[in-house]
Amino acid sequence: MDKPRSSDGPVTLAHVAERAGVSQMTASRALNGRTGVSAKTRREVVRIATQLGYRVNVAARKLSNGRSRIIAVLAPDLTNQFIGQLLIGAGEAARKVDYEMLVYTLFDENRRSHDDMLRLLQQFADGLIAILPRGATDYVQALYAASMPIVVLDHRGEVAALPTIASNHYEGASIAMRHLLELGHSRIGFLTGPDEPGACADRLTAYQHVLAQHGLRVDPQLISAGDYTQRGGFEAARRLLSLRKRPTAIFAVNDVAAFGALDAIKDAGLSVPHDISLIGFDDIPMASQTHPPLTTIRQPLVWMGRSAVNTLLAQINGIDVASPRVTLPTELVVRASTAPPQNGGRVLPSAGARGAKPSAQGCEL
Amino acid sequence: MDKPRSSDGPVTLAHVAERAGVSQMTASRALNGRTGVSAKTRREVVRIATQLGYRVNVAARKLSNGRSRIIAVLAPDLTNQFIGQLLIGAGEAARKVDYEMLVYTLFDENRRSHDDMLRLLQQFADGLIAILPRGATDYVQALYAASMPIVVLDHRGEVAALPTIASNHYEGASIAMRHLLELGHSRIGFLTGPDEPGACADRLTAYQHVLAQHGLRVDPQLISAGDYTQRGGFEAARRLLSLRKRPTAIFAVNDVAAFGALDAIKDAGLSVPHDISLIGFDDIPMASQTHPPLTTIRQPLVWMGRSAVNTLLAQINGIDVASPRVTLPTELVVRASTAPPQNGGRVLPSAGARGAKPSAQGCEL
DNA sequence: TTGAAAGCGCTAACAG
DNA sequence: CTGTTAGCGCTTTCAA
Repeated sequence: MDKPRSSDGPVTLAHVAERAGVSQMTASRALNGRTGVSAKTRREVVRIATQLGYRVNVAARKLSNGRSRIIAVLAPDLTNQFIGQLLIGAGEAARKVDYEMLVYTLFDENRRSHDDMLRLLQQFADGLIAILPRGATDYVQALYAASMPIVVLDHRGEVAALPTIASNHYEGASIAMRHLLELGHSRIGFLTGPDEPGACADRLTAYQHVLAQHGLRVDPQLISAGDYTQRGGFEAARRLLSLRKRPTAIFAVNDVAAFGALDAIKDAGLSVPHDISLIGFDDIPMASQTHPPLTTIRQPLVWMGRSAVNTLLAQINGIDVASPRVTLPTELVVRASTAPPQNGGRVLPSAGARGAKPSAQGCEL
Repeated sequence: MDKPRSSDGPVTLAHVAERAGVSQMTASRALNGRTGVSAKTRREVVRIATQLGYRVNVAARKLSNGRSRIIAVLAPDLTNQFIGQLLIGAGEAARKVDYEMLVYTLFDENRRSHDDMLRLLQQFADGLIAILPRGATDYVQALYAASMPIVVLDHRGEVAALPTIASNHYEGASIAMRHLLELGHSRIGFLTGPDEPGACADRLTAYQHVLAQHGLRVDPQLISAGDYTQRGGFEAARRLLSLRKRPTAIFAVNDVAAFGALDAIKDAGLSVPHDISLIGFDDIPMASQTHPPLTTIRQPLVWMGRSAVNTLLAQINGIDVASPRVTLPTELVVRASTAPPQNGGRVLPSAGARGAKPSAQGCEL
């Protein structure tokens, strides 16, 4: 009933040990689930610890042990839902095994040296999950040099030699294209992201391949350059809409660009999906909030976050990571922004959405 | 030229001291800018430390000293731009005084006790910035009970007795209303958030007051219930649009709801701002990305984050915080979603936007 | 101005 | 099964 810790600071292991009438070591062993303690002693120690509200001091343990049961996530940016979803998965997985997750944000402006930053993180975290920003080669260099367990969450391109979790952009984009083709579209526009190797390039390649595979011409006019932003998507879509023969469907490189496209299509007095079908990529939470809700390719972001933590923990615990690069599958999420084209168009054999689960739920959230 | 730390772990203070030919204490004093070291000795120690790439171990310092120069931010959610902006400001301010900022995310599901969590944070952070989630009274209780410096970033309601940074919702909403009135609107709809005391209620009150002050009737039909979400804003706006005499302007309780309203308006075949003016609240980054870009009330989110850190640092350094609650001003950001109503309407004396800076830039970003 | 000793809270390594 | 000793890297306190 009485508050355990009144005025004399946090309860330490010494307090617990004393109250339990055992040595600190025994108390430590008991509380950490180590062997070498009688069941009875262990029970008693745990009881006292609980009663006193004891909590191990992570700074002390890290200093003594090298372990804090904390993993750090290095995030380039905290203002987008994409990264938010990644963090949800990572946090969940960490908590499940009694680890804590802390997020450290990268800021561009007068940044301390990457190397310096990594050493700081190493001082209190047992391992690091790095969410890569676009094109940061020196940053990646620092990761290579760092002497702590690291897993890279790579939603853009490729990082060799470091354990990496990514999703299959080529496959995802292929699925999107097949979905549109099966609905009967043959004149499909593509809204690109920045022109650099990586996810965007993979998706564009898939767009071209699938078109070619179906004997359709790849019309350069139908590829409109954006930059992953809503405004970029808006402008790119507008260019597509002003074409003499405009597409009946648009595939946006990511959901945010698709939002811009949606704006542009509506502004042109057209309707989605009646006049134009629209499909995005990522399935961030907002994708289900637009009107009409966006059909999109889901990257398993939550799963990726979880997977990163599990791979990291394996590394921390000295288990050899079998595969240095885990590529997770994408999934078609059919909502209401895609439909057959107005004037029919040729229809492919199986008109159902391949492997589609028309649910708006998050990936095993 | 040669790498300073090759195989034998991080450089410690002992290494530096030895190389400099002084005691650890002298090295410590020199590096921490304490008095009691000759200028010459200090210079030498600093030189060696730099050369060796020494970096103080925060875990050790925290253990010894109680200080880590780390501040923790407790965030309810990392998937919204609102909180992202807050964090940008906080991170910037912390870095400026050589502190680091770490973010800890609150998850709803099977949460450890709040008390427990705060004690964890206290073990490595010197102070805490708590971004309040909606209606979490037990959480606030834990904050009261915590024995560490705390500042509350309260974007919703009121928390007495804890130093708090907030912005002025009533004032902001008043400015928004006056902007619409000055443009000539008199039939103005309001999209609410959840029905609870706090920010949303303040904004609604302002809506009603300003209307009354201008001799305009507050028509309950024009107040449409949403929930801060895009979908909620969509539905609420749709109800407004189906009114026999629909409003010429809509004031959404936040930007996200305004995005939904924009969807609804366009879907109804109407144009913003030609047929209907639309104004939001918050000025999250996406507000400038819609088409048309959203006129909105800017909460100084970055500034709020900065202010929270500074208040916290004052507390950490034992300086008495003068005011327990800092309320920061809001600002009208005129973009392209507001205009005079189509059929004129009565125009108020000064038709210019009050205190408006029609810039899309972030607040002193 | 400098240094030596002690200790922050914990655990590894070695006794008993 | 349990306890003792030593030490993680740093800073405080006290002495020179």
